Amino acid sequence: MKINPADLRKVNVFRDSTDEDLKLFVEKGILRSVEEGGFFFFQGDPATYFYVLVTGRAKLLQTNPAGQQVNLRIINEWQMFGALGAVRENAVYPATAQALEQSAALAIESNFLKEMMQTRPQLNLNLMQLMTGYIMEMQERYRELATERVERRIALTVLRLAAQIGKRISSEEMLVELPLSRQDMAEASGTTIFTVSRVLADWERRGLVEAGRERVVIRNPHGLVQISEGVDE
Amino acid sequence: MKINPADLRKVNVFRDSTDEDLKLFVEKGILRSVEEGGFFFFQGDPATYFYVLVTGRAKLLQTNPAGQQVNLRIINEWQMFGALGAVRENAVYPATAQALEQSAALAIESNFLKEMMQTRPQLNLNLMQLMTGYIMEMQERYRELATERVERRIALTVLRLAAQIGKRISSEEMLVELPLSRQDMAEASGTTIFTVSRVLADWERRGLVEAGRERVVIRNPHGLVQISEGVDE
DNA sequence: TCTGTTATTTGCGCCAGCGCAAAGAGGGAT
DNA sequence: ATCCCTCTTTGCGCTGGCGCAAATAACAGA
Repeated sequence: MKINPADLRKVNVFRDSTDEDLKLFVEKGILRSVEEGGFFFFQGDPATYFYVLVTGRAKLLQTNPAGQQVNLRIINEWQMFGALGAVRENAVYPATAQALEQSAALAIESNFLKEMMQTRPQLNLNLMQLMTGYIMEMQERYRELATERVERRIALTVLRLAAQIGKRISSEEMLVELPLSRQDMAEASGTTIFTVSRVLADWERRGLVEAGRERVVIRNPHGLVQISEGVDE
Repeated sequence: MKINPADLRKVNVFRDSTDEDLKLFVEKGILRSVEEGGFFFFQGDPATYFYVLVTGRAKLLQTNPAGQQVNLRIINEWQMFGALGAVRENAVYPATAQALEQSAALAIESNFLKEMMQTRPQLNLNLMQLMTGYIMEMQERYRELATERVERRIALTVLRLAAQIGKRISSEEMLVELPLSRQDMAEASGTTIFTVSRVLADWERRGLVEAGRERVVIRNPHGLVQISEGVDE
């Protein structure tokens, strides 16, 4: 498979890059294919490469000493991940990147990005915007986890995921599909698979969502927003 | 009060700046004094200025719609805070900055930093290192909150705070003092003041800490590390 | 030294959410 | 069609930690 340099411009960080620069990135890169469940890198590995997901979907997760997982982020096509190594010396990945489905990503040496940034302020700024976005999201999620009850947290998580990776099915209606297992959602909202299952079952009874195997369809986004804001108490 | 430009070099982001640049930052800045409990800025305010804490201590906190707070970070002297506005257009502060004691901070226009960064790659890199540090810390704390039980979380929080703001008392011994209230610690570890109080009382009985009013002295850091790693179960 | 204020402790009851276990359901492969 | 595997659901019991309330302690100011 060949990557068209112009496609790289879909990557937010590269949105202002010249065609020549994009070409350089593609030439420097190695395309890595990973089957469903496979890994791009593990938490603790030296962060020598950063990645751009070309096809498929992946997740960034962290594991605690006891082996429990939390999902930090879902990665979509043309999103950059594992870029910390371009900023810090001798960095290791702080999280593991696992493919949710058959995926391919362009792996580029972190040092190359670092060099490019030396002379391209806009590239710098774009990467920083990406990072500040992560900081704000993580702060928000941290606050939610610390202060909100599960149902509301799950609602917030589902809405956030819908915005990030939801696929709009049926062009007229507001149906958004999330191709995630209960397990994934539990790990993303800081609860257990059982609780997610119970909450979704309840929402389904109330007509807010359609819950299927490794899949949730949001029928009534506004209702979820209300739950997430605690309207009903 | 006058700020010596060379002092600004204690700010990590400015560690490689020239004397001339530091002078510019000081000249552009306005010194703001805030009494204990006062605010430098509020969550939601336009992020027009970034700050460098010159004296005192402050905390960054977020409030949820119901008014519950979480502490995101404690700010020490010569630390930068509120710098998101230098990166994003029309940014608002994602958190509130409140003085923990009588404090003073240099306020500098975000746009000025942004301009400076255009032509100073090293400044860029330093700011990015700061940001990646926050990302990693928040991811870690998020994971802890999602997967660890309270006692361990409190231990992790106390150890983290000790590393960030602890004052070493008595040069020979390993005593570290944390000038924080139970409330502050509860908000930093995602629990309640009651639970923090009970856990500290228990630790005190076991000789690990000395718990005083708005103050904790760590007598046995290694013991806390053991608790944080779950050795005793 | 006394008084008011604020921080902390502790007893007590309660319940949200965890987690096991077992049953059920969906999908893919043959 | 059938089997198998994995994901999901649901009943059930339990408990960690919350949160009120009241007592106590520490400090600040007069």
